[in-house]
Amino acid sequence: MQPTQRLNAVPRTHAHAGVGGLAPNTLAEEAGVSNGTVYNYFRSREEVLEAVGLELAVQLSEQILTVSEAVESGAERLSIAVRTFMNKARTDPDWTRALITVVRYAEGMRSTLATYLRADLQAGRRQGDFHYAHEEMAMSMVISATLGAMNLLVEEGEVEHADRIAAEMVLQALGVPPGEAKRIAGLPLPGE
Amino acid sequence: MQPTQRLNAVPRTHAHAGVGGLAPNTLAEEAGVSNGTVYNYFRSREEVLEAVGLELAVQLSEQILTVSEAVESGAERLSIAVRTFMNKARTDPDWTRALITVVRYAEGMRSTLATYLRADLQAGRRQGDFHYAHEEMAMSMVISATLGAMNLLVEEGEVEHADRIAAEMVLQALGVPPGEAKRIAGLPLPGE
Amino acid sequence: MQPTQRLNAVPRTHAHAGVGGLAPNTLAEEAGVSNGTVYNYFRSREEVLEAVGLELAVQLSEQILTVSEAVESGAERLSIAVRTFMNKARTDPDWTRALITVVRYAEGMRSTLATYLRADLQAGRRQGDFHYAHEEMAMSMVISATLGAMNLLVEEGEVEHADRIAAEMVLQALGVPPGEAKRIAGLPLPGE
Amino acid sequence: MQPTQRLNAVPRTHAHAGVGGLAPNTLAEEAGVSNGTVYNYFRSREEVLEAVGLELAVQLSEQILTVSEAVESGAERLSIAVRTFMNKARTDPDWTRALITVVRYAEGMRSTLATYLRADLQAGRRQGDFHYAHEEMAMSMVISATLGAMNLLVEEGEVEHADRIAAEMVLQALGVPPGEAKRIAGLPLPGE
DNA sequence: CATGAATGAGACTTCATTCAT
DNA sequence: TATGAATGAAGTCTCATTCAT
Repeated sequence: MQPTQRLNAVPRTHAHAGVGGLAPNTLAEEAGVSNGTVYNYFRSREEVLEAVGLELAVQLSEQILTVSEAVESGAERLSIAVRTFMNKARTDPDWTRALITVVRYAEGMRSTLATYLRADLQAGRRQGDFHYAHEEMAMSMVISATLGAMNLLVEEGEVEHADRIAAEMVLQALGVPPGEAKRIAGLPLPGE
Repeated sequence: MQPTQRLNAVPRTHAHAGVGGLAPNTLAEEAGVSNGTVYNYFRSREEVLEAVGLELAVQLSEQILTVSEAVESGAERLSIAVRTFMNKARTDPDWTRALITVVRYAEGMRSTLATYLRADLQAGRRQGDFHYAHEEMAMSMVISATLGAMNLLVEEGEVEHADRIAAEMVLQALGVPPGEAKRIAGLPLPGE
Repeated sequence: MQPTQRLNAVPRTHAHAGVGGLAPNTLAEEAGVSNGTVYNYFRSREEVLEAVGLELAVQLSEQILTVSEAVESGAERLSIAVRTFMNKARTDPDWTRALITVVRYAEGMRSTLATYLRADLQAGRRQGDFHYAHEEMAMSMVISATLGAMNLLVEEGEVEHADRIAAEMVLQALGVPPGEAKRIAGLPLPGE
Repeated sequence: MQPTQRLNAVPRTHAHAGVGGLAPNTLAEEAGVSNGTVYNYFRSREEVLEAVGLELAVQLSEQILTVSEAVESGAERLSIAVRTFMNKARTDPDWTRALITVVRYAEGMRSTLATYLRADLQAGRRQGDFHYAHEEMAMSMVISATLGAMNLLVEEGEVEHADRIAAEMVLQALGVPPGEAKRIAGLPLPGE
């Protein structure tokens, strides 16, 4: 087993799991190793979830960073991030279900996401686009709204332009005026 | 045991629950009945959660309806609802944790909430306050953003005027212009 | 399951087991109940062992107390106790193996045995029969020597008058002069 | 680690026959080799324990033999042995815990100890100091009483002159009259 | 109907042993 | 030969569910 590499494999079992989808046994099976092997790399279930969560977060974050590398505007960067997550939800429901499940348990994942997010929020505020009263509440709202929208997509099926709609609402929530929010959310994704 | 009535008792044990915190055993104890009795009324844990969820939703919804009875504006009604939930999170963290846990499993709960919510969203749109591109996405975003904010309050501690901040962001997300959103979110709660 | 009653059942599996013979699973099977049932009565493996140990100790202690009820002499009482344990080893090897295994883990068992024992040691000393320099060491020696002798009996097979031989050595170890030790160890067991 | 014999087909998984601190992994680490290497020399955990036990026995036996080389009296030799073991328990608790654990599993160890011991017992008997009715029982009692005393020392803490007290009791158990036992147990250890 | 002891599947974890390198 | 990652059986424990009373 090359742990980091193999654990990238998304826990597909979770697709139909309530509680057990993140059982070490299940995760081991996903990774194609036997149950005991997991404990050569992690000391407990919690550590495993943490690692899986981080991995999921890093995967997408890197993708987003690549895409928004040249973008200066915090609002645009945030829009790109939200839309990228939404598109991932459309194209990879299994990955998304794993993300949604794991995010509840993986503190490290949340802080990783928060780090990226905070930078964009602060940039957007400096640039006069965002006007929020409380940064933590703003971050919480961005994260939970996006995850909620991803969940909707995954559970209820396709919505046209779901990525733009979600980005627009998030931008508006942060104080971007409706017209401007629509414009930013409608920009072509770099590299598309 | 009169199931609906007795299950009003909030599952306090859930306070320290990871995955299984809403065990039938626990719920039975909360309700003051023995574990086996639960299965005279519900066929499975899932049904119990469903009932608990409904109960929680109805409890708060009734409270909100009472408060916003005389309010015509959909935007104001929604603001009242969001703020009432937020204030509940501040004053009853145990209840809130139960809500957050249960909402994941209780489909019926989500539809109950959605019914109330949809009415307000549609009213707000008719009245020219809300401008959303997709009703389901709008509902999902209101619910998940509010729950996310409640969770922040419960897990990370007090935030001043958390209720207004949350309501303001939700209103903005739905297309209410920033100034107007601030005004509505800042209205005194009826009955206060 | 009537726990106390059923757990009297000696873990026969232990016959060929290391630690595994005292696995809750095994003990449950011995008691004729399913594994989960054990945890309705005990909170952990340790508590189970403690209970089994106590049970074993109490079983034999009561028998010994009945036999030596009318005996005033501490030396005679101790002799009776040692011989009763030895005879138990001869007639019930399974019980004895369980005892020997459990005594290693069950603190409560050791203190129960120690309580009975200490009374006899102190009586014997008051009566001028025992002369030991350190009570804890004396108790340790009585217990370990007796268990060692029981183990010999169980693993290596019968020894004629093993009970008297063991009692004699123990009495001598405690300072009873050889002739007197032989006499006391040779007294007929009350009730025989 | 010295090669003994080659590996053959072996029955699998006695997992959790576990013995704290004497896991092959631990022993390998102690020996400064990797876990797999152990199995180039021993076929099973049991064989390893056997070897470790022998080693421990030989270590101390040689020390004792050196000390009591010039001593003719079996009783004195036995006293020296018991006291040397007791002093080892005081000065090296880790070694002692290992000994106590291993002695349960290592048949070869017990026979090695028994060989040395038997010689002293028989000498003491020939010399008119020991009077025991059954040699195996006598050996069992000497070994288990000494180990019990060592265990007491290790687990419950220091006892003054524990070595002499233990030796005295053991000698008395073997029929040495109290006064004489005290004298022998109190002799200065050769080389001290 | 209510009870609560019993059930047993399955979660988490350990560790003796194997085997490809 | 040495290595150490991988293995998987078995151990400890939880909890949703059943059932005799």
